[in-house]
Amino acid sequence: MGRSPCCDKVGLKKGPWTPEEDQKLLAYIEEHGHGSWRALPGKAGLQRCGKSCRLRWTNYLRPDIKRGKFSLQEEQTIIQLHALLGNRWSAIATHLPKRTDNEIKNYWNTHLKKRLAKMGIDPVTHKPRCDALGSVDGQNKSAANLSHMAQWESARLEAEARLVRESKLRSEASFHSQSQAQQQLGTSSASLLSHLKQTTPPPPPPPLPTSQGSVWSKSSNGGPLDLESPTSTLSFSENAVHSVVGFGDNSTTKIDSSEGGGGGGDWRGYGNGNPTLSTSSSDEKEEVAAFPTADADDMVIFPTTQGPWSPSTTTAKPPPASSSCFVEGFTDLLLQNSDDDDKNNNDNSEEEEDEDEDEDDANNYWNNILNLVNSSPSNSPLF
DNA sequence: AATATTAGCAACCGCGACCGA
DNA sequence: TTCGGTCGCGGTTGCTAATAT
Repeated sequence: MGRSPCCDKVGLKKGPWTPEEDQKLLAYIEEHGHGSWRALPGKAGLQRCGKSCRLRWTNYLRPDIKRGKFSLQEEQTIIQLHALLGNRWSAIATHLPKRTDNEIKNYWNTHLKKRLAKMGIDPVTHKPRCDALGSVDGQNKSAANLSHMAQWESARLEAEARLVRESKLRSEASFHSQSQAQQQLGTSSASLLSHLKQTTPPPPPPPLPTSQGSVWSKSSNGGPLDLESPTSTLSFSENAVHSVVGFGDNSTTKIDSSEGGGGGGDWRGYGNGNPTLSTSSSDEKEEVAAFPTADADDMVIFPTTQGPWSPSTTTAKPPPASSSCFVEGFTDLLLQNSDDDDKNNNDNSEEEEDEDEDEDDANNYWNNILNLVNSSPSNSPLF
């Protein structure tokens, strides 16, 4: 089928939005919702195409957008998720509440990518460039590791999205009244979360102990709602029931066995995307690695496209602890090198103090990388 | 002070996926 | 099943501000 033009471009304005246009769009959406983007410009009295309106709203006017400097935690999350997901900005944005995919994309292209390149790390593969260190066995391992984890994550995200959609369809009617009430409390995502708990029988918990409840617990001010990204097709909070998260600073990855694994041994191999989320501090005992040990035979490499995710569709076990440790340490090391950029930012003195301390560590970056890689077990299914 | 270069970011473009008729 | 409409995503462009020369 041919692609239809997004709009009749004759007479439509392009380029930067004026405050008046912003006001019109804002007022209209606040009163009516956006509805059909295609029809919106006419109704709102804007000489713009619907696409432009949607973009303006999504990336700029939306009231739940957080603007300004990215925190270290956010940077860390972006790097981690990019290592796993690649340029899937919308998926990354899902885990960075109040940040748009466009903003994340821009930040990556203007800051993080350069930083990695400066460090001799390929921003695409997140592995050291060959010309930087030469060929090292561990590098091959890390490349394979990241590649496999990306496959895991890609498949899992798709499955989660599918699961959420199906759950929504199954019980939308019965859910409606409850959802409305809870949305009034500003916890629409929480309602969906509880809804999923009600309608989706929890599969057996992952075969891991846990020392703490879900890491994706409510933030102090917003709860799961904060995790939503309206621009994303995958509402993260909807999946938080069975999340395993956290390899941010001072956090370790865990599985929330109390909530069960909605995705069938579901796990999350990526970071704590929200600085406001509760994280497990490094001094906590009994912290559990995200990925239980698995033999190579148990590892299933997912195709990029696949059918519905269910416990029966895969016998895969999550990657071993060493893998998460690798990524965790890898990203932490990356962030140690964020000093260069952050030195120019004086609005966060506390962070800068820590960064100064980390500066020396950055000098040992490559040694640490190699140590991490070499410490990974050779029988890891990811290697 | 003037000019050139670079960085940052908002917005556009094209494609593919989804959905309903 | 096909087709057209719509939407969202990711890549890219182009403008503006900041910095360097």
